[in-house]
Amino acid sequence: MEPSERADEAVFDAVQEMPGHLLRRLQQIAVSMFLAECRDHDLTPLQFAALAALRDNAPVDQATLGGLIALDRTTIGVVVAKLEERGLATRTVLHRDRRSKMIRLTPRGMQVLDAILPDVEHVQARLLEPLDPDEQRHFMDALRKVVGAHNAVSRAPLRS
Amino acid sequence: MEPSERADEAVFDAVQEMPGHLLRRLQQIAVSMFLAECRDHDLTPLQFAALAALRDNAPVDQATLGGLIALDRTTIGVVVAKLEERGLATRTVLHRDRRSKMIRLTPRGMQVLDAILPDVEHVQARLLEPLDPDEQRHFMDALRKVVGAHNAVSRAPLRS
DNA sequence: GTACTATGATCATAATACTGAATATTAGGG
DNA sequence: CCCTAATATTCAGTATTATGATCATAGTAC
Repeated sequence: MEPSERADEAVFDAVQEMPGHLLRRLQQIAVSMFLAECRDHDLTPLQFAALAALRDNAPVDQATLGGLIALDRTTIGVVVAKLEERGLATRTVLHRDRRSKMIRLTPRGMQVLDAILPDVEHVQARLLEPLDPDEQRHFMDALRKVVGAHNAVSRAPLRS
Repeated sequence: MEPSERADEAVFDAVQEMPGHLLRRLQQIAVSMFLAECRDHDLTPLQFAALAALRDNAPVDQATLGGLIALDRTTIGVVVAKLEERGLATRTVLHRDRRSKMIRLTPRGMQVLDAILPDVEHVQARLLEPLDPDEQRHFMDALRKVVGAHNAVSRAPLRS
């Protein structure tokens, strides 16, 4: 049977079941839930991740910071520019290497991070709530395994 | 212990383990693998999904098509415009309701869809390859369960 | 010291994803 | 028939995510 002669709905049904498609939808949902829950703090998921990475690793240059949360050079540049604009981080050029800009959290950045953390943890828990504890563990294990195995394939691999 | 007094690395380590963060990275990886594998066909994941949905449901108006693959009105508009520009789909205004534009696949759109399908199926299989068959089943079950439970939360819920 | 290479950041461009506002059209109530 | 509500699309604006190109700077080879 040729692909074009399949029964009605067969192709579309297959797409609905594809991991890539479900993954996109869940990512869509996760971002939506994050933004709703953290509305008061006015931080996007990426801005939050960057703040958290900065808290434990500052000072770092942009490229390294991007590697810590798996963002390519351009994207991390946009995120950090936004953080700087809002007074949550600073960028300072190094004397010894004037190509690099070292990123640091401001006191205000620390405050915002501390304030948003409980809400972030809450929304993460809510995301997996439809699964029972056992399923949650297996799901997270699988997620870690697949991400770890394919890390190098990503355009912006995690670098630790 | 106050949040700001946690041990070094604790916040950042927690972020790395959050489902939202891992989900974003896996989505990143899935798109990257899709584009690499399907490079010859020059289709993005969304363009492919729209073609597949059209194949089994055309003619449909834009809003309905968006509902079929969980895209909001604006995004589906951009995707369909791109498909039309490339001669893979047509938009025609209905006589009876001139607000709606009915979308249809062109013969060329059918061809491209048939040509890309084996590659898409291959890349989906490769994505889950790090998991053994049992783990793959459980992962997909969990994915379906979580997406299904949160569908209404999404800004662009699936409408069947 | 000059040339080559590597690195860090930025710019232009594009696709994905959403909100809120505007526009056009249809349908229903009076 | 007119006003209003609902619907379909588009537009403007923002954020996420990437590529390729460019620019400045640094390090190395000769």
